[in-house]
Amino acid sequence: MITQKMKYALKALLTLADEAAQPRPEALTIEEIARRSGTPKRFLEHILLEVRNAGIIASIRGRSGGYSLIKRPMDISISELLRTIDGPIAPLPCLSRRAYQRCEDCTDEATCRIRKVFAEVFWSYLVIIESLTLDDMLRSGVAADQVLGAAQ
Amino acid sequence: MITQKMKYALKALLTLADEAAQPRPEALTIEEIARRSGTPKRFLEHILLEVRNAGIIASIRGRSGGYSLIKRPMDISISELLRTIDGPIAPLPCLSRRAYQRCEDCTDEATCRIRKVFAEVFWSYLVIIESLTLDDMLRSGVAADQVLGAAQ
DNA sequence: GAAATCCCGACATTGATTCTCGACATTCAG
DNA sequence: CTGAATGTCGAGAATCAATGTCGGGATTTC
Repeated sequence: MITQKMKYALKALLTLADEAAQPRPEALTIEEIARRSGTPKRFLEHILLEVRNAGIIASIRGRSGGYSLIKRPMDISISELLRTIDGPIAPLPCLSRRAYQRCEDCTDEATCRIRKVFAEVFWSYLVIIESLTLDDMLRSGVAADQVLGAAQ
Repeated sequence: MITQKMKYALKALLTLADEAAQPRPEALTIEEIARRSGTPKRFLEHILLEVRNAGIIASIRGRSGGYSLIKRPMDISISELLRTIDGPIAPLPCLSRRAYQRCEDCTDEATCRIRKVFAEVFWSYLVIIESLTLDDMLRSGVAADQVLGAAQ
């Protein structure tokens, strides 16, 4: 299961991407993003901070500040966001490339049958999810004029 | 990440399957399974209970009791075990077929862009993991006489 | 200078994970 | 029949992760 935090991050990014697609896009305040995406404002602060540190959005401080995308949706990777918000994707710590950790009780990775079988599943899964971008989410929605009031 | 509990369950099943492959297989006590698989004994009790309730192993009570497989390894599904031990596999509650739950904040599932994109990933992932059985794990190990002391 | 905004660490609450423990039920050897 | 060896099972302890809230500081603009 992905966490609530990840859902909020995605909703916030969708909100920012929708705004960026407008004729006259503006930076959105946390207040506004929280309202449009249905996210608790004070929680959203922390989430947007992480997303910003990941280089996906930029923030402007001070009066008339706000947030805006600094990457094209097609360059925003869902799997990278997952790693940023929820941590490693791998089913076992010993299968993560960026957050590798030896399993404490493992005597020999090379012959571990659990590792071997999950490795195969994981590689196949990675291929699928690593190809996904925010743009795929934007395109997967119906056109705005067909939504007729749905929030997402 | 799969839980430690799931790893213990897999190790226990591998232990039982290895035993079942012997010329004169016997039911193994918790004590023995815990020793061979490196699992805390009192924790293993609860795990084996769940695995038994899932119909994968049988227990014999009383003196000279123990546990043994009651399915062929090729009929023991890894994904079913995952559901039994760790709960739903789906990335969102609204995508789980056996443990479906509506997302609290969702106004319309049909147009939810988060749901839609994760649904595609999930279906592909399911196809892979649902085909896996305990037998795949047994076969993925090197032959016993090549292991030379490795526990897994 | 005041107001609006983002920044950030501290902490509260709840639930999941990972066990341990004690007591009971069942079986079998003698 | 008794006792020892086993599985059964609910209660709960210890730790950690998830999901927020809060207070106050830093920055910018009017």
